[in-house]
Amino acid sequence: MKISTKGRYGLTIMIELAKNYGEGPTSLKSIAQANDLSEHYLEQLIAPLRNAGLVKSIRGAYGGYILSDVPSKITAGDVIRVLEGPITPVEGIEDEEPAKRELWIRIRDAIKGVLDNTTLEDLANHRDDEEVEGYMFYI
Amino acid sequence: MKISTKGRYGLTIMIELAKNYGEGPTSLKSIAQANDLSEHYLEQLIAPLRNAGLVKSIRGAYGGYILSDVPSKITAGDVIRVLEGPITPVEGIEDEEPAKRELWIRIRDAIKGVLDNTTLEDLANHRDDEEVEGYMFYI
DNA sequence: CAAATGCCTATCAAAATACTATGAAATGAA
DNA sequence: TTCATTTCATAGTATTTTGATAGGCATTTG
Repeated sequence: MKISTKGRYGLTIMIELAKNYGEGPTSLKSIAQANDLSEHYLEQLIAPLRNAGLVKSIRGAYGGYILSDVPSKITAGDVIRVLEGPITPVEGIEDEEPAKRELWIRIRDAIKGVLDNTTLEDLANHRDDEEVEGYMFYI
Repeated sequence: MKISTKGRYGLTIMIELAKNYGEGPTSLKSIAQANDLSEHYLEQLIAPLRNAGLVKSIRGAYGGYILSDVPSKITAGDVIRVLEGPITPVEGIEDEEPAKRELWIRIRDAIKGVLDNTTLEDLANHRDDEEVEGYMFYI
């Protein structure tokens, strides 16, 4: 029931690229340093994002990565699906007994509703005073 | 981003107990056979459910397990929390940068909304013709 | 050419997952 | 009382996933 560091760090990368959108390429090194992450590990995460066409790379000195599209056109769901696989609380929903299948579908759709309606623009322009309240409790 | 067999089989057990509620104890053996699961494995899953007070056990021949409360008072969230831990898409939401923190909170609350509003009664009495439509697509 | 950067492959330790194995303890029925 | 049934407890284990680390080649800029 968890999103691993793949999805989390992948989102971190994409949010940084969104912040720098229109200002030329951003190197993984700078993202790794700014977020205290392993550059080598981020390389492994951005490879699938590049293969999926979400980012473009520019090789060589002063190279780096840029988003393939405007931040408002790329969603958190796009990123998570590439790095974590299909959004679903269980493998093979179809094989489940109907009562449970319906439960998994409801959960899946709830998660999809959030991820597919949150864009990189939303995340990059987040205003910290718009915080959700009471997030600490009733886990 | 997945619920493991712990949570899934745990729910299976609890739904079976809900179906038999009021009719004496149900053995794990019968649940394991009916669902083609390892009885030994189910034993390991029901131990935390017993410790959490969700089920009561009756030892010895013709023993088994019964729900500690009526099926309408136990939710899927109760079961999942015991077997999978707190409902949250990431560990340590508080430590995340605000934009991502808010995303995780929205996902968490969406999942909680489903799990805490689905009771064992709902699951045990599920009518298969009330199925959600279009669940196959747009994963 | 040198430095910076992306690209590629391999390796690996730790944790989680999904069981399996063994046997003791309790209980009801014969 | 004896036996089958069932829970209870602990340990072991194979496989996969996670979260990296290492080394080096390829490309581009200054």
